[in-house]
Amino acid sequence: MRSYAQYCAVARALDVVGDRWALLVVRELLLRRRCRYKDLQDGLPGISTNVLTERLRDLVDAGVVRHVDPSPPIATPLYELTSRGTELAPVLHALGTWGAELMAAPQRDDTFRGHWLAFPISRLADSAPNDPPVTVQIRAGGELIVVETDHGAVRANPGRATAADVDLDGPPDLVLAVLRGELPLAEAEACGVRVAGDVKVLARLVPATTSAAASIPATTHEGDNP
Amino acid sequence: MRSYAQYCAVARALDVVGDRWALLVVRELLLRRRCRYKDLQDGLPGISTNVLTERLRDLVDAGVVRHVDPSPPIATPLYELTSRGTELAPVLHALGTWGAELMAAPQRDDTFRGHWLAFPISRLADSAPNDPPVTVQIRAGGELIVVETDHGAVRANPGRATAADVDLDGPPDLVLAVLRGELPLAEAEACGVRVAGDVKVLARLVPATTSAAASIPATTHEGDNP
DNA sequence: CGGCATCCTCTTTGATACTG
DNA sequence: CAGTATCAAAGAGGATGCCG
Repeated sequence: MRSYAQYCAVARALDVVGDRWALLVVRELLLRRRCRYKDLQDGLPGISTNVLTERLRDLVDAGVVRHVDPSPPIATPLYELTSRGTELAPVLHALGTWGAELMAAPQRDDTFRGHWLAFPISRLADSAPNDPPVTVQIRAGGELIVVETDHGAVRANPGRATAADVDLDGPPDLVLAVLRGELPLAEAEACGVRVAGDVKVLARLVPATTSAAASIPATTHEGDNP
Repeated sequence: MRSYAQYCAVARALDVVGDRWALLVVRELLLRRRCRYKDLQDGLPGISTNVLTERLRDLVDAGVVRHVDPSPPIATPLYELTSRGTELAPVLHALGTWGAELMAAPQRDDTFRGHWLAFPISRLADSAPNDPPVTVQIRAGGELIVVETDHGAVRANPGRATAADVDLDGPPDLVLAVLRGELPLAEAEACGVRVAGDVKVLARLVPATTSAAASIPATTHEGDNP
């Protein structure tokens, strides 16, 4: 991408990750950790091979992604984030939080992968941080996600829970609505969500207070917008 | 921009603000609040009129920006963020924090505007939140910025301070380096930074601990990357 | 399978001229 | 000053083919 050529931190960041698909490549590597080229293609439906190749090259050049060459025992090369790359997590989180509002319903011909739920889910919070932790096993889009509370925050990761309090299985938008407390369980079950286990713990997950922020638009001073 | 057509919060967000220039338009409106078309052009050197027009239209359609039409007394139409738009502040902050690492030195033919410093600066923290607040007046790029501590955090806004503890005036990269504590004052002054006032308070501004985050790459579970 | 190259088409940009 | 119109150049998307 053409550089913005601005001495500005935001513009500099966008010079690196502002290209189409770039942040979604980072999303995949953040969620799935270490991926083969093919895994990335699967997690980025719609990307074409030449674009994926070019993005990977650019991100490697920028120090965001590392190409792990297949040393003898291993057959296929892998991609993973560098530490600089994992530092993009707050960016993805902020975007996911903002975008969660737009997840009301899947559009026709939207693609879906289960692990994508991790971003909108991790914006929830445990209402009672001092209670014993909650573990929810989700099955959606043919993938498994574990949702766990962690001192008030909620983490979501692809994987299988060893001992989940409750299992949810169903269409992603409904599962999401249940977790957000926007859809009563009875209704969800009527719509095709399978629920098993201790459903009471779900009530402890609540939408995080959008501490929103805007620390920038603060007090005004003389001279604002002169 | 073509939609990613993914049922994913991050992709949905990027469908709205992933276009080239879009987040920089938001940056301007976040920092300057209410802008005329011309103000935006000035704050976005390199953007062309048709692209600016199209971005504004798209952002208005998406509910991020509001077009304030000139009611009789006022002559020129203005643009401002909606509340949904100001909710993008955490995204810009995260990007600014990440991009701050790339601000070592301005490249030749980088453009610069003083108010852009607000993002890398607000990533600092006051080392002693309980001390009386620090106010720094900065002059860079022909603009004035006020830096103030606020219960440990640091805010930076365009404008003139009524009573600053210390004044800094000089090239942006040097001013930034001084604030970050990376450049001793004596050296900075030798390089053309003018400093006036109570320089001791500068020592209380320190780089915020990159709580970094990555709440996503958490514990691994069976089934990770099967 | 991993990965790059090529050809083609369509969309998005950038630059600039132009109008109310 | 705000914004549209026009056009050339770049980039994205899709298909396909190649090579280790």
